[in-house]
Amino acid sequence: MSKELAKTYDPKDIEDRLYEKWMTKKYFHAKVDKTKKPFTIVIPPPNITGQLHMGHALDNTMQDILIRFKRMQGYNALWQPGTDHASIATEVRIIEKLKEEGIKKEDLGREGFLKRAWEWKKEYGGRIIDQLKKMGSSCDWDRERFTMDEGCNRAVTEVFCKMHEKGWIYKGSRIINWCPVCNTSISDAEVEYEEQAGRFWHIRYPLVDENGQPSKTEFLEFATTRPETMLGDTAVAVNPKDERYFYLKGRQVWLPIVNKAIPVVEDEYVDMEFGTGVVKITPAHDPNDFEVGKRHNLPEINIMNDDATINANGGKYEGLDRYEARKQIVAELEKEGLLGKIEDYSHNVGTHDRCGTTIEPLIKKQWFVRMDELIKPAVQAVKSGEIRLIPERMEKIYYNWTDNIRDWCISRQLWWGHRIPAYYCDKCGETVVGRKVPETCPKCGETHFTQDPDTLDTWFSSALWPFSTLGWPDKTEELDYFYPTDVLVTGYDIIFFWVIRMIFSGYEQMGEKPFHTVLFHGLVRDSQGRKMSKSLGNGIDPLEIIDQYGADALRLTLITGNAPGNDMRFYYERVEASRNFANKVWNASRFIMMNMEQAEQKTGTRGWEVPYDQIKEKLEPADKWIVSRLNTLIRDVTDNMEHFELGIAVQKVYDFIWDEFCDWYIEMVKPRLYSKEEADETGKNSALWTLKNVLLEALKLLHPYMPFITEEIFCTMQTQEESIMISRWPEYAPEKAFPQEEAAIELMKEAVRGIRNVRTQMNVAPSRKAAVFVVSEKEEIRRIFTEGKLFFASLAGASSVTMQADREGIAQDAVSVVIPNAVLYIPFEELVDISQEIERLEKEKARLKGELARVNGMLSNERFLSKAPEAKVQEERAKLEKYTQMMEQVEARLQQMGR
RNA sequence: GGGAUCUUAGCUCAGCUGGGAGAGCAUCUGCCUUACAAGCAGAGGGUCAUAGGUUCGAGCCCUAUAGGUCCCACCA
Repeated sequence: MSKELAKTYDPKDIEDRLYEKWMTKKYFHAKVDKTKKPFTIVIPPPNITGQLHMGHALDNTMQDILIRFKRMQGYNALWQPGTDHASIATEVRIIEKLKEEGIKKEDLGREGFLKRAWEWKKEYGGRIIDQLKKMGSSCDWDRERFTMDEGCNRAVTEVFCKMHEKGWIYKGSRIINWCPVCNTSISDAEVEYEEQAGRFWHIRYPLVDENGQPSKTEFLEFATTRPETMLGDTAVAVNPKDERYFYLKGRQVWLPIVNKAIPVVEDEYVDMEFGTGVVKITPAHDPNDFEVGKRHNLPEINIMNDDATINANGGKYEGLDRYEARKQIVAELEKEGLLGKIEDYSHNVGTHDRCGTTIEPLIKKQWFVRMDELIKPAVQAVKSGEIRLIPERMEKIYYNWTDNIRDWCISRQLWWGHRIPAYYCDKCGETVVGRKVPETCPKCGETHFTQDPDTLDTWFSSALWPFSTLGWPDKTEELDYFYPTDVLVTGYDIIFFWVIRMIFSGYEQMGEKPFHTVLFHGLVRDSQGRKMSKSLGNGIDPLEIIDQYGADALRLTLITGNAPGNDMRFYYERVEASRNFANKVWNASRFIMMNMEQAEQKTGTRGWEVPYDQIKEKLEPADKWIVSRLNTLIRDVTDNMEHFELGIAVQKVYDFIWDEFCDWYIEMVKPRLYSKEEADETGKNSALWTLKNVLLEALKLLHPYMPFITEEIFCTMQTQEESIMISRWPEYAPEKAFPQEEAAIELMKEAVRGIRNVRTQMNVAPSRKAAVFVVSEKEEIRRIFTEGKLFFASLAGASSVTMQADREGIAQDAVSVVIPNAVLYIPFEELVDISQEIERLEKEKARLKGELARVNGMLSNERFLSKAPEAKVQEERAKLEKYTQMMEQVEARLQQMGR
């Protein structure tokens, strides 16, 4: 490692090298160690089809920050990584690829297809992992898992069998959401409703007359958005309270095209206010109609094939696509004179969240998980606070789902995934669910079975992730030690898919919560606030950003200026600002190291390399000030991080390093470092000690956010410790608090700012130095300025600094700056515009008057004095004193100038 | 229809349990001051959406209104 640091920070030089080092040293690896407290995060497993996007980048940055923070705090920190097989997403991708080769998945057969899928996994499954490493993620890669590895498979089978034995998993014929393109059932959570422009067709069914024939005169009109489903109508319904239709009681209507009579039923479900108050009932193709059908024992006639073409029940329309059938049926109805008006109608249509295809509700035999009992502990956990959601408002979204939960359809007509452990007797068809292929049929003794062809919803295995990755169903020591995990970090968009399911699975299988805190983040949007998407082409590739600005800059950008759970916009300007900060840190470090080197060359020793208690007495007020400020920072930042306020925490570190450390402290110390006098050795050493140690401590606070640059500097600047990532997190130390020095330096900063301000206003060239007189009756104030004279002169552009008790001997037209308990005078040689000076002081007077009015207002308010906390009252009293004193000084000065 | 959330400087957003309005970028002025021009010093800019209320005190709490975003449900 070279001591010579480049003038600008180049992340490319160091990131890969450091990551390599961390891996080699096994810093990420967490072993079971009962002497240490564990801190565990399981990664939301990225899809094996995935490419790192900004969402991953944000999610993993947050996790890495927490893990690195806790690791430094001395916890045994485990970040459990892995990937998800992502059943449907992956299968779709593979089918697409096969299509390019002109192959259909059926051509390959199940075995052949799965072979391809595993090849795919091998090829692409590692890509996302490499990309996560680029981010600096400190996952325990030795423990990497996959939702379809041997252990996870066993966990899935075990859970399925256990819950089946309990009666909580069942196979049933129910109306489900069917995707005709993906050719599979999907769960309610996977349906996305989309507002679509459609039509509202008014249709008339003839009533059936006393001869059982369609009436020529009596009709019943209703409207529908899906006319083709009439082929499967088994009733029409009216509201039992609807007086208009009392006469229909017991009658039938004639279903055209199909040509048969169907009953009129009465059901509360029908809204009298809407349309004509008549609804056609198609139990096999609409969830609500399905319920109505069940209540009235209506037949369910399925009119559709799995690819959404009309089946044999559709008579002459058999084989037509649903939309083509719609067109022709409407035409036929019109010909028959049964079609009324057609309205434009905008309504919500259920689509498949993966492919956008309009969902077709169908009755199918599928596997379901009964939710009523399972969900109870999951609700209770959040209600009782055993699991905390951050931000809190996510709880409402959570309850909204749990309160309206329906059974979970878990079977998918896909090949890539966990095959359902249900076996059907080849002879009698008996269903046997078990961990292995059954040997004999319990019913008929047959020995040949066929396994259910379906696979499980991909979320079934992810629901088990917090414990399956730790070895469950085996009783491993990892499981015993690391479970329950601590924090889950994820986007609010998968609360229903994943978070809730992990929670109820944890309680059901482990008897305990999977984690105590869920930290949500929002979406990363583009600079115009749009969702980043492939179709819009507005996605920003995190890897490109890393390449251009470095991983640290990307991480800092993603974590700042954003509250938990809120969406954020991504701007290049913001990454630049982060990169600039990295550069700032880099250069400050470079400055310190250069000075250490020079000092060592000159004296042949490193006099600043001593423990705190040996240098404490020699520290100057400025040193104590920054040490004290750092001490406060440590307390605040730690506190913010404990409360998951990651953005606020790093903002404070940023401000400290840039404003206080670089812009003030380093500048204060320069005169001491540049001093040629041999006698100033002590001052130099205390400065170097402070520079080095304050920086190193600040770097530690920064490390979780910007791991690479902090490690590089840390290792270059000192040799006692081999890595910042395993160094101790700083702690607040009472012996490093210096309230008096803090106050003194703050006063001097105020003086410096005042002088700079005046100089700018008067257009004094920065190169031009001027004498400064500090006039204060208070000995204490004069002492402060005397002690800080060297740096004060430098910062205020003073050629000399003179302290005195009164303004004896100071030119009448000297420019003045009023600070608490002191007035600074700068006599310029040329004539000063006295009216301008008076104007400036009048302005200051007006400001002080305002402040005094406010403070006096508060302090003369009886109710404020009696009700406000004592500390607040004291604070205001102190302000009153300060402003009164300053006011006196301003007025005195004005008087001197003849006002 | 139910709910959540937002409305703060020209732009994007912070503002933690109520106690004198902040940051980054942009703008203006002056500086190549031997760590950094990806920088330094200074400046301008906000009736914190509107109207009420609670409080000694409201950007923050309550109510209503307007506009935006999102989630859930879904009347065929």
